[in-house]
Amino acid sequence: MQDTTPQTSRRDDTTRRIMDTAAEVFSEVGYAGARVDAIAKKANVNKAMIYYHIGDKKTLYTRVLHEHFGQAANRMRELLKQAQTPEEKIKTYIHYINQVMDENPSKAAIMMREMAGGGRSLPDVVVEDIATIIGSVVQIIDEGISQNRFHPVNPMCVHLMVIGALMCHKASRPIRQKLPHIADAMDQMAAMDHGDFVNGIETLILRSLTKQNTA
Amino acid sequence: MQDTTPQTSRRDDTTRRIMDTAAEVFSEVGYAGARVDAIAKKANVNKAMIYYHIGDKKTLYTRVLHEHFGQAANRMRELLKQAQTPEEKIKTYIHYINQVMDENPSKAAIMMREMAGGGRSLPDVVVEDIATIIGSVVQIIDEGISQNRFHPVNPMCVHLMVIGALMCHKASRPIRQKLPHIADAMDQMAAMDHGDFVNGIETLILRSLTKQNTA
Amino acid sequence: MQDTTPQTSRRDDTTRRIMDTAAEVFSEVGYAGARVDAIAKKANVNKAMIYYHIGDKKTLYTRVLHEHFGQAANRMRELLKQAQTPEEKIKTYIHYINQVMDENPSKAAIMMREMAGGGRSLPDVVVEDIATIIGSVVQIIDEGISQNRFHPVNPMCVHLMVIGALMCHKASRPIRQKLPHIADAMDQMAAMDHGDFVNGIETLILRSLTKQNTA
Amino acid sequence: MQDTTPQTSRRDDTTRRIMDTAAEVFSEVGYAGARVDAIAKKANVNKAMIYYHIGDKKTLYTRVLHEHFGQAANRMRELLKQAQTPEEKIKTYIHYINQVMDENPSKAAIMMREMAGGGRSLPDVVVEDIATIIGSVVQIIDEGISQNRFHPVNPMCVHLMVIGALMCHKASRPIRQKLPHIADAMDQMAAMDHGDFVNGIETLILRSLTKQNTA
DNA sequence: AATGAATGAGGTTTCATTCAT
DNA sequence: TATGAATGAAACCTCATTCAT
Repeated sequence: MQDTTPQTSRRDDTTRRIMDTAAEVFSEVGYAGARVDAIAKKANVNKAMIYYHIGDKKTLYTRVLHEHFGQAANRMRELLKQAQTPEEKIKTYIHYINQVMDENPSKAAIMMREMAGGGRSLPDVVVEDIATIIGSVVQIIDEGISQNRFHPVNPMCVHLMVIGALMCHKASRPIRQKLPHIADAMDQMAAMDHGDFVNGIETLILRSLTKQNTA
Repeated sequence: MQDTTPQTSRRDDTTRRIMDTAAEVFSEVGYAGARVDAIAKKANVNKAMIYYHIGDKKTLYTRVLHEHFGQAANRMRELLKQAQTPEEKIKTYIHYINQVMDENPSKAAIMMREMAGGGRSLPDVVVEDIATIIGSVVQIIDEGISQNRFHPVNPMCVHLMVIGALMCHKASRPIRQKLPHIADAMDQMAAMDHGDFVNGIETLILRSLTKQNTA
Repeated sequence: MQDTTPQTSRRDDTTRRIMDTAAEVFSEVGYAGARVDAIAKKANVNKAMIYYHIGDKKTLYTRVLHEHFGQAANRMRELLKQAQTPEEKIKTYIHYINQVMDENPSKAAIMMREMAGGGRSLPDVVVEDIATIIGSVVQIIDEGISQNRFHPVNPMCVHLMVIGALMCHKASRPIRQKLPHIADAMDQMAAMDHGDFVNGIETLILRSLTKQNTA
Repeated sequence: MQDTTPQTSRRDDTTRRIMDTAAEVFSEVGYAGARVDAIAKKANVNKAMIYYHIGDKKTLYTRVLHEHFGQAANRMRELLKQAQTPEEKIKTYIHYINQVMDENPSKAAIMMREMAGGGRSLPDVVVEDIATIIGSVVQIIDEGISQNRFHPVNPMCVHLMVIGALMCHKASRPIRQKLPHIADAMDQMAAMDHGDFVNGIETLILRSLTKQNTA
């Protein structure tokens, strides 16, 4: 009688290692820059196994993207339900985006590359995920406007400011560390790296949105 | 009597075609995705000419980056001198960034890729250019704060919001066109593409910065 | 029950074919003249296999040289132990050098090329091998001199005369066949090709070394 | 009226620089390793001029070889006439070969490469030159034998010993300098580099040839 | 006679993918 | 499932040669 307890099978384990490593590598050097050889070696997996378990490079990339962005969208919708006011929802939105990028920096990098490439290689399923997220933002802001709490604004501006700032911030850490010149003139930056950046964004966004500055 | 009109020499002409095409291609598919063959063919230039006039692929990339970011930084510093108040300077800054990206969309894409890669392959000379730009922002905001016209804020937040939003907006046009779902629900977006986005950003940024909401 | 006979693995087989063919080709046309394509085709091996199993062209060359000269040096030291008098040792030395070159004419050619290039591309490990051989000669002659059997001579002269003559003889066969003019006037040369040349060298060298011409 | 004094014309000067540089480069890296670009640059001559004045790479190589070996053969025949006894002629022969190689080390290197390649690319005219030289040696030794002053020996052995030793010695200087191990154990080598080597060869060759060791 | 740019073939190396075991 | 070897199509780069001026 076979042991069928839900301990991860070897297959699952191998697949997981491949997916995780692939995410890492793709985020570091992009799709074109990634080498299947490198992913296999870094994942401690025989290269042929990638083809056996998952498929070719393109498929691997798609699966990585889908896995990453698939949940994020839904998870956010649920979180937003627990918030009451539009202001709270905006906060939830900003912090969730931030948290996702913090937990898995690959996402920021991959997303930036995809945008840089105009989304040419984004599978449709991922486009849907993004649409879901943007839809949520539109909803929040519409709500705020109709409640007369928000200025009328273009939700896309808000979304791209948040997404853009957070993505750039995560992704540009290595660059910023190359800039001691400015770091000196800007002591805030020292404290900023560990979470204060989000709060800065939150403050700025809310101030730009809300009608009365009661915060 | 020799004709000494400043007609571009054959060398200059070829080099220019190479550089321009390279910028285009790199921005479309990134460094790793770019093919020297493709650049040569698109530039109507024999492949060997790239090596003859410029050097290997890496050098070509570096030269493209340097050419692009080198001037932008200086040009902006000059423009800022012509503005008086911190508010005006912020506007100048936002619109100049926007203009640069509009005139040459490659820049947005290349920059995003570089950030996604953590600037690993940014030549130092370009890092300097970026530092110059950030330095300008820091100066503007410091000025605004000390004149008691701006809330105390982290300049990096402002910079990354502006840069991030504009970059993402330019770069993501193809993606957005893939999203008819939302486009329907969000008619603002239609009008937005032609210049209104920048104004949206300008409004939001200024509102988040300035102390009295007299706008 | 597994078959564990020492049958050469596929890897070993491929590697061997590559090494042997490379030795041949390098000796025929030199390092610069050799084409990786040609080696691969002649070895009946996919070109990429050379890079997979061995490395780049330079590495291949180094490995070929090392393999060839590595053993020769050690083998000779052992042979010399079995000889008693200095005279016998000189004979052993000459005949071993001759035999090595006969068994594998590539060695003569490669060595000549390397010397022609001043050993610029000789890996250190091979330089060591050569040093070992020269060291042996020095030892033999020192012994002969101290036993008052040899004239005091510069061992390097002896070594280069032997090596030079044998190398040139092996390598120049094709040239000599282009010289029917002389071949006529020199009927000895006809008989010489098959082994008599070494004996000629042996006689001359011994006569020039030994004090009493009892031979 | 034009000045037709035999001052070297510009054409001759350019051609000369090309030929000399080519000889140098070919001897250093061989035919296949030589780059027309490199020769042109080193000769301070526009690359196209090589094709204009001389022809393609192969032709350049042939002309270099021919120039070098053409005279040597004839010059030696004349020198030999001035010597009386076979012993003196052998000395003349050895020292002339040595002198030629000393004055122009390229010759040694080129010759070794050619031999290594089996003379495949030796133009016939050069083969003739070599034949002439060998012919001279044959004559000397025949004379010595018939006068009962020399042992009967194979002239080719003698020739290859002399040529081989001298060529190797000239060409291998760089290698030998890489061998401090032996240099220590062999202090003779220090003094040897400046001319003593030839004398060593001369002594050894004569001792191996002459019947009574009265020298 | 001289120059710098251009050309195209071919050289070395890499890489996604597949096969045999 | 897993492995190491194999494959072939490019990719990057070089070089002998020629052309326009």
